[in-house]
Amino acid sequence: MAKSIQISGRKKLLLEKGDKIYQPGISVDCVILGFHENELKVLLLKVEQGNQWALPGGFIKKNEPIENAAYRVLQERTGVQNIFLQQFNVFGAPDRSDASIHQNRFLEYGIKIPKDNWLLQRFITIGFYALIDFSEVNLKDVVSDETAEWMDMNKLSNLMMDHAEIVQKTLETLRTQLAYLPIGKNLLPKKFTMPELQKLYETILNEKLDRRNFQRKLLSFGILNRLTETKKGGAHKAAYLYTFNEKKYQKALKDGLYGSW
Amino acid sequence: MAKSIQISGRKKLLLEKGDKIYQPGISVDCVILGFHENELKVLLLKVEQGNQWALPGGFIKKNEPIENAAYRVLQERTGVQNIFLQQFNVFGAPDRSDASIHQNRFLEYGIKIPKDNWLLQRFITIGFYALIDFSEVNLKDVVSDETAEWMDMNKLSNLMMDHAEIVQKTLETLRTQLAYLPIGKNLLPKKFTMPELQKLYETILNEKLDRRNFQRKLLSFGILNRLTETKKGGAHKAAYLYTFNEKKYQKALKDGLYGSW
DNA sequence: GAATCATTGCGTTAATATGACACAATATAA
DNA sequence: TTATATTGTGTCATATTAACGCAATGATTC
Repeated sequence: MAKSIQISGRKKLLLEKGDKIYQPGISVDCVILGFHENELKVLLLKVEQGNQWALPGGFIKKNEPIENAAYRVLQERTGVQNIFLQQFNVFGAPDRSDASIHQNRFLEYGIKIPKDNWLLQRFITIGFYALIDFSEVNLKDVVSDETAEWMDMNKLSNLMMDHAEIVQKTLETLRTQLAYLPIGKNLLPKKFTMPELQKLYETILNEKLDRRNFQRKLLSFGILNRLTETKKGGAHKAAYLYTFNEKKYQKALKDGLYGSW
Repeated sequence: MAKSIQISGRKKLLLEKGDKIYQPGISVDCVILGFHENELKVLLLKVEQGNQWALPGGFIKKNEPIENAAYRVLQERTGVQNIFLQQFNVFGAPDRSDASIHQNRFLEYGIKIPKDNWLLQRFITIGFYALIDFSEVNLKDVVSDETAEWMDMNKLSNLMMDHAEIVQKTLETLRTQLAYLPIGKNLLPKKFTMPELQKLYETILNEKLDRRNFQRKLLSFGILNRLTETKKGGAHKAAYLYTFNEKKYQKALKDGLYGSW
C-alpha cells in the first residue's frame, strides 16, 4: 500500500497547490503516434474506473512555454528524443470538462475534491500531436495508477471526454499535412524499406496506393538515400533499405514539398 | 468627459469582476482580413499610448465556446455576417504578456491596477483568423478609446506584444491552405472578376501568376459561375463577372480541392 | 535441388496537367 | 480615330500522373 499512499499524497498536493504551480483552466493533451506492424498506434493511459482510456496530458506551469509542457508529458511517458511535436488545435467546448471524472478518480484514493477546487473548473486544452519511432519507446508508467498502452488507431474505444474527437482531428491534420510535408522520419526506424514507408502513407490516408507510382513520387522529393543493404528475413524478395537525407528532409519540412502554384 | 467616465467605469468593472466572468489566463485574438484595392488589409485597434496597434481580442466567458468568444469580437467590430472564422494557433510564450501595457492603458483613466489583479497574470491567447468582405464592413468603435482601422498587410508597424508574429503566422497558414482550400468567397464581393480573384491570390502568395494559367486552374476547380455581365468602368476591356457556386464551394471547403494522392 | 509463390525493382504508355507564350477583342483615353 | 492597356481565348512543348507489364529474387514446398 506504500504505492497507494504515495499516489494519494501526490494527488493531494496537486489539489492543494496546483493552482499555485499551473496556469488555471488550461491543459495540454498529447496524441502520441507510433507505427508498428503496419498499424498506426496511439499511446493511451488506462483510467482505472470506468474502463476508460485517456490521452496523456498535463498542465502548463506558470512560467513555462506551452510546447515545453507538451514535451514534458512526452518525456515522462516515452523518454524518446527524436520527436516531432506540433500543436494542432484547441478544444474548448464548455461542457468538455467533466468534474465527476476527476471526483471518481480521486475518490479511489479516498480523496473528495472540494467543489471550488481549481481542478474542477472548466478546462480548455491545447492539442499536440507527436510522431515517434515506436521501436525506441520504452513505456514508462510515471505514476503507477496509470497503465500506458499502445492502441490501434482504427480500433479506439472508450476514450474519455472528448479525446476521441482529439484523435480524430489529429488524423485529419496529418492527412492534409501529408500533401505538403515529409513524414516518416519520426515514425519509422532509421532504416526502412519502401514498402514500409508506403504502408505508413496508406495507413494515414486509409487508401491503397500503387507501389510503383508511390516509389517514383517519393524518390522525386529527393529526401531519401538508398542504402546498398537490403532487408532480409522477410518471406520474399529482399527490399532495399532507405534512410532520410537529414538536410533535405529538414529543408522540405521548412519549405514544403511542392511549394509551387 | 462623460465618455471618459463611462470608459473608466467599464474598465473598473473589468478589473474587479473580470475573474468572475471570464476564463482566467486565456484570451482570443482575431486577425481580421479584408481585401481592398488589391491589398490585404488587417483590422487593427489603435492603442492610445505609445502609438501602438493591437489585434482586436477579448476574453472567453466562463461558459462560452471559444469560437463564440472570437465571433463576439468580430461582431462587435465589424457587424459582418458572412465570415470565415478559424482558429489557427495558440500563442503562449510566458513573456508574451506584458503587465506594463495594461498598467499604462488603465493609468490614462486614473486607474492603477493592483499587482495581484487577474488581468496582470500571464495570458495564453488563441489566434483566430477571419476572412470578411471589406465592402460590407462598417467599422464600429465599440469602445471609444479604441480607434479601429484597416492596415495594409505589408506595411505593418508598431504592433503590440507578439501581435506581429500572430499576423505573420496567419499569412503562412493562409498560404498553405490556399493549396487545398478555396478562398475568396469571404474576402471578395459577391460578384468579382477573374483579375480581382487573381490579385487576391497573388497578394496572399506574394508572387505574380500567369493570367491564363490561373484562369484555367480556377475554372477547373468548378466552383465558379460566370455571369453574362461584365465589369464596366475599368479603364480597359471589361472583364466578366463571376460568383462562387455556393454548393460546390462548400463541398470544396469540406473535401479539399485536390484530395488525391 | 527444382518448382512455386509472393513480393520487389525497374520499366512503358496513354492521359492529364502545367508552364510559357501568341493573338484577337474591347473599353477608355488621347 | 488611334493608341494603349487589359481581357478572353487558344496553342504547344514539357512535366506529371495513373495504370499496368515483366523480370529478378528470397523463402517455401515438394
